[in-house]
Amino acid sequence: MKVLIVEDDIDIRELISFFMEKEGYEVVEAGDGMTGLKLAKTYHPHIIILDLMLPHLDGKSLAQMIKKSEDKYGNPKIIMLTAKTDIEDVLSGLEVGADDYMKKPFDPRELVLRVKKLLNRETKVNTNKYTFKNITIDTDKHLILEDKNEVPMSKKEYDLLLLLIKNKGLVLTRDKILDKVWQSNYYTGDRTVDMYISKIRDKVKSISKDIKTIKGVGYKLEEKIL
Amino acid sequence: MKVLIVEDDIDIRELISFFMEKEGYEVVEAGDGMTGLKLAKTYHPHIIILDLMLPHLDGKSLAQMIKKSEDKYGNPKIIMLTAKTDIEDVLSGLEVGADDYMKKPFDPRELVLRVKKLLNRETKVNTNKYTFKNITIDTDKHLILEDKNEVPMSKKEYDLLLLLIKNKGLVLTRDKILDKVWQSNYYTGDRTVDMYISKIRDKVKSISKDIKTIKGVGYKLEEKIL
DNA sequence: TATCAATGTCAATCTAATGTAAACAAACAA
DNA sequence: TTGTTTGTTTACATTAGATTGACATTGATA
Repeated sequence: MKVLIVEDDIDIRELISFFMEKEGYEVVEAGDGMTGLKLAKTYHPHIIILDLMLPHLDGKSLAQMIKKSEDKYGNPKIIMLTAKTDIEDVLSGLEVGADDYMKKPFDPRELVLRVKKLLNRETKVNTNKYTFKNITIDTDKHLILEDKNEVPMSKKEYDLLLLLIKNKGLVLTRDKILDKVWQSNYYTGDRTVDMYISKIRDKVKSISKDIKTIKGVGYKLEEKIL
Repeated sequence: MKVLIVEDDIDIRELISFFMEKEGYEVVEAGDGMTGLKLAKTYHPHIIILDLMLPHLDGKSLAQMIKKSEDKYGNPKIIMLTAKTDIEDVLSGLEVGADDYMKKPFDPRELVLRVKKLLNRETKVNTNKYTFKNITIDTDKHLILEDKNEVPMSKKEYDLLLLLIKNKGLVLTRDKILDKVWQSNYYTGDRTVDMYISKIRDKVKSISKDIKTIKGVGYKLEEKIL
């Protein structure tokens, strides 16, 4: 997602930029209205954070122009910033087509939330992922990926691999594995764990050699320190 | 358009009410959280103006409840009001699902504008459609379309399919499904969910193979990663 | 290198989770 | 009321996958 910041105060611009980039947005900045307009035309941002008072071309006119012929600018959302306490400015700003506005001084976290809301992205970034080398486990999707390919796994296989990756670098005794993947103190023949390790090595070839057997103890997923 | 005002300060309530009625909105008022909740259920307002600090049931919890089971309350938009200067409250309010908020003291004309903006956005853009492949669910019309053909569904079937599509790509455990589609902690035989999955697969043939069973875990609507 | 316990793995067996028809119950409409 | 739709449970079939025994292989140790 692309954000254009049009703001003449360089400190505020950088502050906003910092917070937006932290959220993973791609940021472009402009210090005055004319530059802002040009960038809006060429860059087609998803959202414009726009100061009301600007050199050369004020924010209100800019918003008006952009909202009037949206296609030219790729239909960006606009959040207006204003230092003015005068409510009339705010009102006319919203009427002109700004989608939201904030009064200075503002909390950048709040700005981030409002941006998210406008782009109607989920506020909670949910994808709990665990990785080891080229293997990724996405627990929300219940997917195991080797590079970009899904590796189908049964529940126990999945649980065991997840356990290994969550504890990469650490030795896991069979007892511990049984405790976590199977029910605690559930007894199953002592070849079961080995069996599953074998299956996993077979299915996820690229890390089969990283699953080390520690004879007499258990298994571990070896983290190579390069 | 119907507005519900939940605010314990009678002066503020009347102030808002006055401005809203002047704009032609139909207004209902509540002086505390519990009353607000009841009115939301029976009155199905288009928008709720909600004070954060309320007797009996605080605004944040109220917003959470309403946003969690939207159908019950007719999907109202929520504008939060807060006298608190504490930014954390505001942030968590927005995260909980409020669509906008305003700090007290506020200019009622600004509130009117924000209300208009929220309601316009809803009517203009069809945010109430969910799609997966050739399936579209229009929550406004309560319709499920397979290509251009309506697929008749019972309420539970509809809710379950909607849940799947809203969470396409993600695994849903039976527990989670029961929690969302049935009431939380309502107990029903543990084959009920399976039964409905079966019914949906039967009714909506074109995606029956996309509804994946994850043995020992739950179900998911598989997004193909091409 | 010979020994033997520990581990690897195949394949047969068994189990538990799921699919689904059909019975049953409850809600709803006529 | 009666008939119809929707929701829930039961029962049984089916199948994925969990388990286990048998045997092969490995590697540490004497």
